[in-house]
Amino acid sequence: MQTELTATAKQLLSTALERKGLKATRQRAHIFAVVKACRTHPTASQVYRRAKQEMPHLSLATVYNSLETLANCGLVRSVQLDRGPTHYCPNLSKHAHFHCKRTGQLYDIKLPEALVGELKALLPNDFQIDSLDIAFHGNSPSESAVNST
Amino acid sequence: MQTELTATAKQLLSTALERKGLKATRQRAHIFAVVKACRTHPTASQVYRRAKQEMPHLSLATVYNSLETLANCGLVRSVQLDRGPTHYCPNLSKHAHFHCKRTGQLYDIKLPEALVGELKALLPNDFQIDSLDIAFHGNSPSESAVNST
DNA sequence: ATTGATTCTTAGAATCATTCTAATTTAGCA
DNA sequence: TGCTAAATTAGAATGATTCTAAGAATCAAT
Repeated sequence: MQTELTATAKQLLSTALERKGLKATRQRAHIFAVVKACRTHPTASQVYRRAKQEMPHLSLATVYNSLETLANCGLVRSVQLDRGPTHYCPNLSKHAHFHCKRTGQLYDIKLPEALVGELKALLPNDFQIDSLDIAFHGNSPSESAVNST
Repeated sequence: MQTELTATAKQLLSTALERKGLKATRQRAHIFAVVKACRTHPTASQVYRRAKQEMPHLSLATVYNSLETLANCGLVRSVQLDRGPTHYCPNLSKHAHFHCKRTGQLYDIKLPEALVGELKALLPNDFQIDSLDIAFHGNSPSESAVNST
């Protein structure tokens, strides 16, 4: 299965990279496409395995570099669960994560702007905030419970 | 400087450990004392360096084991900043963290119960929540500031 | 106290994610 | 075409953590 970026995604990628004086290389575009195609919050190794199928000479270092670059440009988000590899997330809207201890699965939880505001208001106002990470840990309902809805 | 636990802290430690069938060993007590005496959210290595001064045979593995044990018993909290070593926090009250990118310093940010409630309400109600981690990233004002609890 | 069972601690080796290094390769431009 | 800077590559190095196997401490019952 070919992993392709839509025209708008390509546009987004170039603009975001060029804004920082960086180039939209083949590798970066492909890695971006792979992350966007995943709904599973893949780690760098998972992206590597997947991306390598269509780009056999791709190196793991490039995947690390590119993911960091994409994250710095706001094109993907990096998610750190306590210990263990960093996961990457193509969802750019404000959201929290729920981490299921049992399955390891990560869920995106939509985060209302108002609530983000309330949280930011907790800080002294001379603190400059760049980003906010919110992660719940617990257990999501078992399959049967989910399917019975 | 001797690192000592107060009688109540000792009590807390024993009770919390025994509840899980674990023992309040010398090492665990000492490591607990060291973390409690630090306001700097120390990493395992930092705890090790400090604890070793009064307990020269202490091993790094024991520090890792004990910190994990203490965290599992709810006696300390582990804090994961994106990449890098885990930090440990003796503050047991509900709080978020602010991580200053410039200095690396971690601030505790008191978290009102109501706000925690609002956040938990974002999840489907069949999700069982064990813990909630909130971390701000940004820059704190240049002059040194003090933790708010 | 001695025995045995269990839990803890220890030092060092092993692991795993990530970063670094130095050598190409590539792309854009004079 | 040739120059320069940026990007990629493979593999080595790093650093935090976990594992392993052996030795010590603890504790209950003799």
